[in-house]
Amino acid sequence: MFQHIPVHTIRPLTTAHLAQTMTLLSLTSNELQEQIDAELAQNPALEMLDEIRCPTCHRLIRDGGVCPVCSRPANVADGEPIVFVSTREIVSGFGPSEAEEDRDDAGSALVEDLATYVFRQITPDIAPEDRRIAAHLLTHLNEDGLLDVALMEVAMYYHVPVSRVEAIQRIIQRADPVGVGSSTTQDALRVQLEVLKESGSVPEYADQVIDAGLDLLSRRQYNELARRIGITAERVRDLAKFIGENLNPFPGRSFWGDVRQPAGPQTQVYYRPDIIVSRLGDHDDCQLVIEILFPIWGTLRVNPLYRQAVSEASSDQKENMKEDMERASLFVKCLQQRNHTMQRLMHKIALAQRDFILRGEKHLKPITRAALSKELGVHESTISRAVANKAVQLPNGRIIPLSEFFDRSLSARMALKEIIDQENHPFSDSELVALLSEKGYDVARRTVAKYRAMEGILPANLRRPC
DNA sequence: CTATGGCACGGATT
DNA sequence: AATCCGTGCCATAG
Repeated sequence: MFQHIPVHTIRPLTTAHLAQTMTLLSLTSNELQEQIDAELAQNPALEMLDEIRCPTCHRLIRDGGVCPVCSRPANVADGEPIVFVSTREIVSGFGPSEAEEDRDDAGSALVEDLATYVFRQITPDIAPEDRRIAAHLLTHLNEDGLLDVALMEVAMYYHVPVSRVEAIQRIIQRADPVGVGSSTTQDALRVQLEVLKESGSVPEYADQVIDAGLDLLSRRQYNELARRIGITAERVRDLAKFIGENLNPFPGRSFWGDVRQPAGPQTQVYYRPDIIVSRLGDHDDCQLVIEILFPIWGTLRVNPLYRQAVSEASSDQKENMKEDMERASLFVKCLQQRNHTMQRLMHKIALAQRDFILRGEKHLKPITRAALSKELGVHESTISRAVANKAVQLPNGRIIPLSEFFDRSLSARMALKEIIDQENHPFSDSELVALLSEKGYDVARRTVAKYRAMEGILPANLRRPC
């Protein structure tokens, strides 16, 4: 029932404490920021100091960002990763007010989540009173970059005519990943086509192909498609190639120009990372540095003035104020607890998946959350919550979901990909089974088919003759 | 007849 | 308790 928690971090071990730590643990840094803002707004006992202290060692940090001590500790054994909580902000919030450009000091690409990225582009084109609606739409993008709510619903929510929401959607759709915020993949493609038309020529009938049936297109039933539109199958084949090369049904995924239609899950670039992994030095045996991003610029604490005020307050007010103080200090402790757990978790992950982090997907070791929870002495659900919905930035700049560290089949899939990339003659699925088992991966024929689908690799008969 | 994709079941994982 | 994943069986396309 109760979980094992290191004693030094917390003293009063209440169920409220546990519950809140759990919730905080499952939040991404984005959400955490909101949560903290909300708590600050409603609890007068909580205050935020401008000075920044390292959340790990409590030393003062001069110009913000990374703690010089924790990020470069003197005596860490070789191979041990350095894990610490960082307060450096990656992206400023979502407000219509600012348009500031942060350059990352390391010079690596600025990363922000898709919604923010788009919002920044469209702000000038949208009337201030409509920005709320735009922001609302953008927060309901799914991971493919498509809209998850019905326009009608949004219109009703803000008491505005649907046409106005539609107009906003049109502006969003034309922003950088062209087609974002479309309601369907078909819509997304249509918009992309329109935009292409403005800057160059597109083949005739392309719109018809999209209108007539995407499902036919993705199943490659060109003959049927040709019959419906009334052109030759040959034309359809050309059009399909054009569409595959120039359009992207999932604007949120950044793999442009890849012919394979069902894009693999590996490339979602527009994510704001919750954790950043980098390497210290270039040697093979260099240390890994892991920053757990903490979205607060400042130090959170219980306001000492408030504490003093409590003792001087009249007895009927005292009750409420005391409660506020309890809440505030609980909140701070829970945040510490959360960060502490994240640190321990990332430490273990970094140890186990070092090869994966440095050398790529082939070296992912199949570890389970259950095993890790045992090692850390916490409940399985704790790990699950901590891992869910979080993104990690790897030393090579790629951003992946934290759950990818627990992907059981990734290395097998990479092996499969490798075989197929090097093949001279298309292997059938059953042949692939044999080849994979030589490499130590024992999977069923049916499973190979599934892996292929996941990676967006076509079946053998359609592979080579392209 | 062979190769593949769909559906559904069972066991593992969360 | 809910979900995910590998797998077997069967229908279908070539």
